[in-house]
Amino acid sequence: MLDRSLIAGLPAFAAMSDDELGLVLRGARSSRHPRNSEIFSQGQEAASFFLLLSGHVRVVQTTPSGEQLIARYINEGELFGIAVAMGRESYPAAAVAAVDCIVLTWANSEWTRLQAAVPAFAAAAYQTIGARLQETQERVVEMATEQVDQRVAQALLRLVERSGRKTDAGVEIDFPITRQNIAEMTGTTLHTVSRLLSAWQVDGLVGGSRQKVTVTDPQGLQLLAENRRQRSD
Amino acid sequence: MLDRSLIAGLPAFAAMSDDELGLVLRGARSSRHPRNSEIFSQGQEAASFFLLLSGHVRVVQTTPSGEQLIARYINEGELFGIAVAMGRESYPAAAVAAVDCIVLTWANSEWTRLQAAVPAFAAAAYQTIGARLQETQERVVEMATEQVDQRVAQALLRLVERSGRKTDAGVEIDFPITRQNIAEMTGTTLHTVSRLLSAWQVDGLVGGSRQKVTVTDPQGLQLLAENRRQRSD
DNA sequence: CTTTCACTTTGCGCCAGCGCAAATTCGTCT
DNA sequence: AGACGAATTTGCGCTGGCGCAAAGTGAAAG
Repeated sequence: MLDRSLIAGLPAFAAMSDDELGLVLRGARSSRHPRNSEIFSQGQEAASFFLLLSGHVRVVQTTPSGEQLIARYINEGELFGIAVAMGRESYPAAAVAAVDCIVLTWANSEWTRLQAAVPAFAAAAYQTIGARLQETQERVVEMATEQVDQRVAQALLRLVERSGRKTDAGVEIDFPITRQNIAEMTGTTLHTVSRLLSAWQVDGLVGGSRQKVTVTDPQGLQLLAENRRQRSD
Repeated sequence: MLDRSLIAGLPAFAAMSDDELGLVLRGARSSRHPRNSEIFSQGQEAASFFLLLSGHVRVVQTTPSGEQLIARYINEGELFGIAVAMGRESYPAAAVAAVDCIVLTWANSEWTRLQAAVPAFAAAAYQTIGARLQETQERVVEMATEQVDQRVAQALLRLVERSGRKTDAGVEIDFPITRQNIAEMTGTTLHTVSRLLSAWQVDGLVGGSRQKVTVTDPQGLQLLAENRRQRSD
C-alpha cells in the first residue's frame, strides 16, 4: 500500500481529506523508469493514466514523416497520459523519462470510480487539461506570429520558470536538455538553436554546457522574447 | 421557455432524457448576433458559456502587437466560451459571428448546477475541450513541420470537412471567409494565400470568388497537404 | 588511458515566403 | 446608376533561417 504522504503535499491534492487521498491511492501502483525510457508510446492503446512523483518527463510527438517535436515537459506532481479524461482511446504522443523517474499509474478503469468517489481528483484532471489547452493555444500564436529567436527565448524562459533551479550563475533548467530538444520545442533546427545560444552567451544572457542551459539574465531574455517587430501603425 | 427540440437533435445531447434536456434548458436564454458582431471579447471576464444553435462563429485571438489569428471556427451545435469548465476567469479569445447567429447562453453559475444535475452535459463539455486540445496540438505540429502551402491545403480540407456544403462544383465552405481569414488560420499572409489559391484554381483543385471558397478536387488537395518533403532515410 | 559516440559549433549558399506597392474587381450603400 | 470601400490579384526584391558539410568537444565506456 502506498503512503498518502507521497501525494498529500502536491497542489493537485491539497484540498483533499485523508480519506480521499486513501481512495485515490487505492488502485495506484508506483514504478521506476530509467532515463530515456518510454513510459508509454504514441498511438499505443491508452490503458492507464499517470502522475509523476519524481523526475521529469518529455512528451514527444512524431509526425508521419518522422520528425519529432516536444509537446511539453511534465514536472513533479503533474498528471500526464490522461487520455481517458479526454475520451481518447490511444495516447497521442509518447512520454519519455528525461531523467530517472518515479511514476504513479492507475488503470483507466479506476477513472470512473475516482470521478464518482473523489470529484476533486477529476476536477484536478480537467483543470490540467484546460491549462494545457491554454498553453497550447499560446504556442500556436507564437509559432504563427513570432520569429525563431523570440520563440527560443520564450521557450527558455518558460523552462526556467516551470523547471528552474537557482544556482549562483543564474537559473538552470533542472534536467538535461539538448539543443535538438529545444529545436523540437520551437519548430526550428538544432543548428539555429546552437547559433542563437552561442550569440546569447556572448551577450551574457545565457550560459550552459552540454545538455545544460542556464539563464543568467532573464530580463534581457524577456526583452528579446518581446522584441515585437516595430510596427508602423 | 425554450423548447427542448432546439437541442434534442444535437450530438452533444443525443444521450439525454427529456427531463435532462429540460434541466439543461432551464437557465439558458437565446439571443441573435448579426454577422461580424462580437459575442464576447478577448480578456473579458468570463460570465457565461454558450452553445451555437445556428450560424458560424470565428474564435479570434489578438496578440499584444495587434496581429490576429483564428483559433477555430465553431459549427452549429457546438459549445464555445466554456472558460468555466477550464477554470478560467476570462475569455482567452474573442468570438465573432461569421454569419448571423443564434446562440444559447448560460450564466456561469449554472455550470455547477448542471454538472451535478446532468453529468452528461459536463461530460460533453470536457469531451469538447479534450478534442480541441487534440486539434490544437495537431496545429502546433503542422506549424512546426509543414510548409505554408501544405498548411493552407490542410486548413481548407478541414474547413470543408467540418463546415462543407456540397454543391455541383464541389464542396463549398458554408460561411464567408476571406483570404485574410485563411492567412490568420495558417500563420501566413493574405498575399501568399491569394497566390496559392490562384495557382490551385488554375490546376482545378479549388474554386471560389470573393469570400467564397470551394474545393473541387479534395484528393488532389490532400496530396498537396501530404506532400511531405522527400527524405533521404 | 584512449576510444567512441553523442552533442555542439560554425561556415556557406540558397530559396520560400514576406514586405511593399499598385492595379483591379466586386458588393453595397446612397 | 454611380460611388465608395473592402477584398483580391499580381509583380518585385530581399532576407531569415534552413540544408548541407565538416570540424570540434566533452562524457562515458572499455
